[in-house]
Amino acid sequence: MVTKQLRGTAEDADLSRADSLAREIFTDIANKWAFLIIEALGDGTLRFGALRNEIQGISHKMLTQNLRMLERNGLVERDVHPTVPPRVEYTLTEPGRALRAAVSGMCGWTQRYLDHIEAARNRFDAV
Amino acid sequence: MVTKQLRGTAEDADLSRADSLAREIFTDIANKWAFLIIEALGDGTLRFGALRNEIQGISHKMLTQNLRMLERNGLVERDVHPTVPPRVEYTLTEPGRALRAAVSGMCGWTQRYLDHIEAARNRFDAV
DNA sequence: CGGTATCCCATGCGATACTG
DNA sequence: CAGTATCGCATGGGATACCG
Repeated sequence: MVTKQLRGTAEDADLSRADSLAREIFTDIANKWAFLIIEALGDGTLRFGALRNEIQGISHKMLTQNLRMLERNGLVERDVHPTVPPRVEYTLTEPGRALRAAVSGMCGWTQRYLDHIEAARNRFDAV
Repeated sequence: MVTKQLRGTAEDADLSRADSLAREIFTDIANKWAFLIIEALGDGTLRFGALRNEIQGISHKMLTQNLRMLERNGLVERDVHPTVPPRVEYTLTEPGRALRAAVSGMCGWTQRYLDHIEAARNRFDAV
């Protein structure tokens, strides 16, 4: 369970080590930009600039920041070709591709329920 | 595609209406607390306080805020029993349960790759 | 019990500018 | 081309207190 701690003793109110790590990973990865990057990379390899074009609206800063984070967690591989100008390519690793299944699920879900959600919003906001 | 806009004309640099709505939904839902709430609700029904207990570390404020957001998007149903003290129950709707599949996938993924990720982090941070 | 409001610090994120 | 650094506003999010 990610939602609650595994209590050891009654006074152990903290998360277990595994759970606190899981929570950290969730905090890192459960964010809009990370998902969009994973979805954009897909099975292929993209350069920094290509990613920036692919993901409409992402800023230079957010892209580097999230790529660094994904690299740190071992979800993307970063290949630097030491040429001038530099050429840096990003690819999903095996864990990254595994997560991509869930991310694609979310994307598909969004498409499927788009109208449904819009209707729910209108109903809610009407009050 | 959620990652890029569907260009109509050359000068249409904005997202299409459907894509901008999809992006909005992503922004709402791709967040740690929303996922933890969805996972905690599961197939059942939980009261506000029970949810708070289930999701270790969530504050009163974040719980209400995210529940309101999920209700607005039609992912959770909110049943108010007008008694004293009040009794408010939350349940996933059909779209909510559909999204839960992807969320559970993410949770499973986290468990499966926990060690792998920790190792990747240590390697990255060692530099 | 559950919701709302307020205060205040931490973080997200865009804009801009500089480097190799 | 890609990365880093800095600034500054906007939002996230905890703590506390008060209302039905």
